[in-house]
Amino acid sequence: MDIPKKEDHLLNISYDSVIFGFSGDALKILLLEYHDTGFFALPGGFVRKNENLNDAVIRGVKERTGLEKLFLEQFHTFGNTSRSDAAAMKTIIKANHDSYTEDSWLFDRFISVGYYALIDYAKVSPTPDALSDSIDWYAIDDIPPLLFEHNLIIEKAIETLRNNLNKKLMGINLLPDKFTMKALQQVHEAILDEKLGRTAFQRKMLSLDLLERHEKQFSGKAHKAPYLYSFKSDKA
Amino acid sequence: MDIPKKEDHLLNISYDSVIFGFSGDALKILLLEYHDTGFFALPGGFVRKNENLNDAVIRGVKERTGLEKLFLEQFHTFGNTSRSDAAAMKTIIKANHDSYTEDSWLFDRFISVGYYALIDYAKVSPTPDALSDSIDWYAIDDIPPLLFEHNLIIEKAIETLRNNLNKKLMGINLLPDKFTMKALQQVHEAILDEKLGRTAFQRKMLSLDLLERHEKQFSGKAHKAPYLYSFKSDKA
DNA sequence: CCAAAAGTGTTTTAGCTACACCCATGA
DNA sequence: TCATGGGTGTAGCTAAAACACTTTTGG
Repeated sequence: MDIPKKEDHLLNISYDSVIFGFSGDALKILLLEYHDTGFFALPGGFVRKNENLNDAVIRGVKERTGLEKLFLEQFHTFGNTSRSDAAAMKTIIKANHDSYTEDSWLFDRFISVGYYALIDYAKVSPTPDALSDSIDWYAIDDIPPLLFEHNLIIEKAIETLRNNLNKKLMGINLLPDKFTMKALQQVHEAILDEKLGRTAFQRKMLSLDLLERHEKQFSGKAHKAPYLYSFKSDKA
Repeated sequence: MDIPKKEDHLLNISYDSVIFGFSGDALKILLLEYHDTGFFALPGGFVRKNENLNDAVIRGVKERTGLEKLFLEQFHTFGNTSRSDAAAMKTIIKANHDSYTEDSWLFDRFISVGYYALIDYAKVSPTPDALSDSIDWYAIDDIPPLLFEHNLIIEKAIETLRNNLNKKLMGINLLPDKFTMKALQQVHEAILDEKLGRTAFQRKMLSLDLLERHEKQFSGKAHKAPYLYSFKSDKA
């Protein structure tokens, strides 16, 4: 990958994406580490001149995860001058490119639109881009210090996710198409960071009339097999 | 006012402000009409290079209303290519400036951050800027067609306002410091566009423990005088 | 004393919690 | 038949809505 070209993009505006996955016991997000800098950051990017903002984010998430269809929602736009850090940006570009110049548009101030995505952890193979050594999952209570106030952006993303959790049963986007009630409860508990009553949770979910019940899932264990559920497609 | 200068501002990014007031019977917003064009639009503006996004909006709202302190909240960022309209922008600039040129940065595409403000209608004297003939209040169910998808922005602002109404008793920002329970109820009814039960409303508001009761307000009418209330300052 | 509006008490209802119980499963 | 986890029934609690009643005000 080359450095994104100034003439192809909108200036002074970027996006950052908080990509959530659920790995069976914890809520995690994707972070990337830049080559030879020790810098961690959220995956982000820029908007092309003839591209919708939403499409730019979808494009960026697809490049990193391979996923075409995903749950994606904008949650806040970060516009403080303090969030820019030209020195860090210079270090990153310098570490990657011989063609380093002192006055790249990338060193300018950026206003950044925050998005969060909910994806099925199992479906993803994280792919680093040319600027980054690695892209990996980090549990949300174990996030390293990040560039550009990205820790703050993650805070706000989690807060928004918590507030919106009940609308439209968003948690199902973190699970496979069919899932047990217990798995759904674990997702809710990971997001809300609190234990929920088993029976109350089951009843509340069923009362929403958004879940369809399928065959049982036999685990081979010595207890009743749970039903599998899926999201009712006609309620989308 | 001159045309804002390119070298002072961030490019490709603007804000639009939906300024709400309550005039005793209806929820209204401020719209401006550009000179000699018949174009109506939301008051908006641009961000200076060393200015926080929030501060840019505060500055713009102050210029139009004279208000220094106000309730202001970002609600969504609009980034579709379809929302730009260079032709309209050219018409506006052409109608106002001899120094018209074909390639102003203002004709470029903009991503716009939407903010809404809640203000005390009585405290405001709307002031048109140099580009606009007038700035006036319009009831929210009587909004003319606007430029740049601004009708959509207003829809989204009202939707956000409805969803957030219960948090922090936001409605009080539309009223004077002291107000009757009936006035507060009218504000809520105007925002939600539905009638609320009088006694249920009173009890719910008082149960929040956010209102302080003051002296009665005698209207001269032949009925019990209502108490005046104010927002408890220690709960801010 | 009357009418109108404000404030409060009371009854009813709906939703939620907690607990208990039963069911299914494989050892 | 036992232990384990899943599903549901039921009693009790709490918050909210509906209605009625009382209070205050000026004619």
